[in-house]
Amino acid sequence: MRPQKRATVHDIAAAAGVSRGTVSRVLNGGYVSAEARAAIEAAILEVGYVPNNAARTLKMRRSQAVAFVALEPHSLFLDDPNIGSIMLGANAALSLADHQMVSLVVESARDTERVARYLSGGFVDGAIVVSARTRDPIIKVISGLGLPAAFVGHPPDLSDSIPFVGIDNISSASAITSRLVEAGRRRIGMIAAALDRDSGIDRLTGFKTALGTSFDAALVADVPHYDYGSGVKGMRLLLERDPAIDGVFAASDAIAAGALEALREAGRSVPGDVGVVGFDDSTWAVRCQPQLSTVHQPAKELGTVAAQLVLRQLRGEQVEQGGQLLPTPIVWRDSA
Amino acid sequence: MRPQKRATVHDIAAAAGVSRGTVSRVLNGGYVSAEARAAIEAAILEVGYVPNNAARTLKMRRSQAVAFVALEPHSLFLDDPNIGSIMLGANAALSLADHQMVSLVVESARDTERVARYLSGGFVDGAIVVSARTRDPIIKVISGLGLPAAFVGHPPDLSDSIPFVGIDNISSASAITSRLVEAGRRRIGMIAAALDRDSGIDRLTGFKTALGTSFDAALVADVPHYDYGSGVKGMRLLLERDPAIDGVFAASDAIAAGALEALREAGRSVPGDVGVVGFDDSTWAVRCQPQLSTVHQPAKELGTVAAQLVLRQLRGEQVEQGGQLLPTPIVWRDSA
DNA sequence: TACGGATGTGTGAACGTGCACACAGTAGGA
DNA sequence: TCCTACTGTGTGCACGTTCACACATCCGTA
Repeated sequence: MRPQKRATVHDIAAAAGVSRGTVSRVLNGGYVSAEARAAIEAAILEVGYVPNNAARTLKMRRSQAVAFVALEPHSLFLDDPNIGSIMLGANAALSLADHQMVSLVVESARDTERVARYLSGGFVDGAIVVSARTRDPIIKVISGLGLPAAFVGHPPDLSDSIPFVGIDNISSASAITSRLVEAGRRRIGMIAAALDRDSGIDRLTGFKTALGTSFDAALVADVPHYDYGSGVKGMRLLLERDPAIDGVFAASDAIAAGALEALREAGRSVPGDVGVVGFDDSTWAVRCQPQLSTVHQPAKELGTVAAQLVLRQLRGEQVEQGGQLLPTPIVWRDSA
Repeated sequence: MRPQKRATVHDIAAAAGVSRGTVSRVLNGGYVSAEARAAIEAAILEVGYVPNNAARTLKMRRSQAVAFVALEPHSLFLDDPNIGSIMLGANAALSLADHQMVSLVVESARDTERVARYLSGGFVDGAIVVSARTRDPIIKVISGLGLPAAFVGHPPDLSDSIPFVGIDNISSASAITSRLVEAGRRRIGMIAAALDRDSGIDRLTGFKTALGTSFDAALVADVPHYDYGSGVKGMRLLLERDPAIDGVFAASDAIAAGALEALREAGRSVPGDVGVVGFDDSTWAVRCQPQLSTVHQPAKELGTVAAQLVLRQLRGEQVEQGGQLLPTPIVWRDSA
């Protein structure tokens, strides 16, 4: 369907009896007489004129839009409420700066290519990238393009020139594992997930660090995703490997919730027989029975800061190299 | 930051020793000799040329992009996993047709205005609108613009000319309420939510319909959102109003989960003392204890169908008036 | 030989915008 | 009176692309 003919500055100019230039000045600022302005504004209102973004973008080389790229979000959208908070945080910050956030979802190879084209093609001035995986092709596209960008979390092979905001997964994981130790747990296992993402690797590293020499690789269950189902499977595996297990660090709250289910199945009490801790402090944490002790992840702030990193680059400010890590307080509830 | 100078068709043409027209033909099809094609493709690869979308859109009056507008998604993103599934379904369908889905989030009045400008400005060829409320200004913008669109769910004041896809909330709600009656429940209440959305109103209507003369307005708790916290509060209210209540229809699974919590608090067993049913068949349903009996909502398909409705309009096909309703099987589990 | 079709290439115009520039009028000060 | 500064307006050009058109070549056939 060809869109019907829409009004342009020419039409407005003709209707108001002035030239294109004057209309442009009303829209973008400049010297305009009161009568001319009134006539033009009336004409704009009458025909419902809206400037053509494509033309404006072409001329200005600025679209006032920033992409929010969610990579492989399948499990994220369905199980991890964090991405929603990150998105809303980013949107709020961009909105304040009068930029439009446009979210792009990358689920398939087909998506990757199309989104790369979209990012390259000048429809957006910058990009916020969430949950990139190691060697993700999108990373190459962005750095090759020199598109102002910010990552939420950092894949290990991220170029130094792209700023990121994240949390210190290693020390957060280490801290909550230590709390388990201090609480008197002796046989502590971990349900590790998403080991192809920085967050997954780092949480495992933190776990190892905290346990030191008492770390036992047999007590790590490696599951693909941060979701409930993975938690159930991971916990069953751990119980099988060592029935005497009395503490579990789950790589996410959703996993912890799944672990609780598997423990209930096996007739273990929480926190009596087994102490369970999670990660994220998502809505899962408070809806579990018992409520989860977990690491609070400042999801909304992550989005806000990432947006600001992009906005500052757009303003031409120099952004410091490397990343920014936000604090992650431990929230101690009932599950351990 | 001014983006650095990017390669254009002119540069490619010069590098390959041909004219702009020939480059365009390589990109868009047409008669090109093998040598010319090879030279141009080599040049494109070498400088990493990517066509400028803004220019293409301006000339073609087509952006190959479709907006996915999520209205007031705060609670949706955080508590209701449906929106994620709808999004992924829509993205898959659009991706197949080589269209880019761009999600726009509307949370504030500021957002409304900016998104309206974005939709009007030619950056997208069409729009999918999710969870519009009555008299939402976005509706007026879209119908005023004649932008090809499809709604997921239909606000009562939606113009007839805009197609929608949804579920029959009335008969679904009625059906599951009837199941409660058939199961022998006598004092049945409802936790009704979001009565400013079509879905909220219709679910309440269905509930009333099923109960007929035995409907008691005192047994309806009216809460603002489809979320867990509202469920807890709503259930407490119902227990207070009638301690003898033995059945509850919750307007969403999240609400039902909250209701279970409030019932546990009050020392009632489910389904022994009180039967609880939800709506959505979201991830909440299976993670509750006991698992929820609920109405399955085909979220992914809603997204797919909405995308197809937009795509068909873009192809110039006539789309039938009115809406399309997808089936909603009842999933009977343990909570009632 | 002359013609028509298929193949291949270059050129000009247009999409709708913003900005630089030119120009006109007015007012104030030297 | 002339110069300058300020206000207000119109015109031409460029952004990078696609498309219609003109033109050129080659081949088979009437």
